[in-house]
Amino acid sequence: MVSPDIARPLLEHIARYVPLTGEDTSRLLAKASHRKYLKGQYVVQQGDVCRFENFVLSGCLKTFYVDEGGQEHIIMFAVEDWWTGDLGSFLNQTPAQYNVQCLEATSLLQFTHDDLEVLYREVPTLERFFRIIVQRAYVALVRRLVANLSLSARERYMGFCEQYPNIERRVPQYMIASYLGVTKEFLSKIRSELAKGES
Amino acid sequence: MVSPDIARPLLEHIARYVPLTGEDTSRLLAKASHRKYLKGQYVVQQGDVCRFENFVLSGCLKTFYVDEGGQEHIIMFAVEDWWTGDLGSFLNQTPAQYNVQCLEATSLLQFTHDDLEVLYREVPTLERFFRIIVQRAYVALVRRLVANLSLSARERYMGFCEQYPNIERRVPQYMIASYLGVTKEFLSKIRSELAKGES
DNA sequence: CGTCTATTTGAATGTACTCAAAAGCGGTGG
DNA sequence: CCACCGCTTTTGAGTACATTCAAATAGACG
Repeated sequence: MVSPDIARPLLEHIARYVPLTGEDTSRLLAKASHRKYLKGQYVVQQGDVCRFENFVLSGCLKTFYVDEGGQEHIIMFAVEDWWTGDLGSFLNQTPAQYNVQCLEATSLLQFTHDDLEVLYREVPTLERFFRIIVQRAYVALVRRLVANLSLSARERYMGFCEQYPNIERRVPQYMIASYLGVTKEFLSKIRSELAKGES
Repeated sequence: MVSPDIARPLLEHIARYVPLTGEDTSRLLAKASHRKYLKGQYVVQQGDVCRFENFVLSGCLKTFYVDEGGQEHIIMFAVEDWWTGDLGSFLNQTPAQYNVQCLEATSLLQFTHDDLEVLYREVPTLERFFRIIVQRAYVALVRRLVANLSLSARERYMGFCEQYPNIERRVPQYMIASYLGVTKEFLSKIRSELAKGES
């Protein structure tokens, strides 16, 4: 149970896609819980079950995968108004493949799997909302996949800076490199070349 | 309007995720239309609006993007029991970024955007179904993205063969190369090395 | 059998990676 | 205020994975 005041960003976010009645809203807030994390804390750990669907009120997180060689691959960042978690783990309540960690002090609204199922029954509009959200996320992910297949590292970096100028300033460069799928050294070289070319 | 007989694969597919009443089923079939395509025909063309969500009854299709250099990048294949189209274009009814083309004679069930919206209102269970389907597609896509970020071309190819043995046999090798994000020449070399190693 | 398309092979090239070391930067304590 | 520490970024040399281009070979279909 969370107050409408605290949950305002979530309510505004939802309102951009579907209309919620007052009744719907109170059912939603009844199932939400609010939790704060410190910088560095894990919201999901590889191997654990992802217990929550998380809406970001404030802060910044990364979702990443650690491969056999111990190398970290950043799958996505999440900032204000984004949802995060390990969706595969959450849906099937199976061990997570990915980690979600806070890059800043972070404030989340959390929904458990069971509560969300109940909400879907009580408030079909919310099921509609999540259908729309996931569809949009899917479309964005395809676009990213295509970028990885058809663009050079340099072009991908330029695209990233245009698309997420806010994230670019909040996150260390070596993480952006990991997100783009290149080494930190190589991204550094790309940047120095771009700087030269622009001057 | 399509007969339950023809739509049986779709009905069985849906039944794996949600229960549909007889009433629901007839509303669904009332909005479906059945269309056959020849090998080589386009279901969606880059620049056109994607008018349908397509369920594959039989056949095989590829979704691909043509970049500025004229190079083709295969985003996905679709075979029996898969959905295909350009989702971004379909949702917003905006020009498609991608092409969908038949690699074999193909039989589809099609739903227009407007009809699907009506269906969502009439049959909330179908909205639920599509939420689940898209979530699963999203999870699969993340897995593919991680594979592209963390595996070598060789490992990606081996993974592909395990995961889609059926597709591997139906599709020319140079398209698989494009799907994996490597050149056809390099995939050929990978294959010859694998053949050597196994003998 | 001939033609068209798909696959293989090889040499030269390039993009991005590894490893190692140096330089920059922010905070903390003396 | 400066010195030091840890963490991030930069730079460079050598290397590897994958590409390009060109040509040869293999398969499919009429």
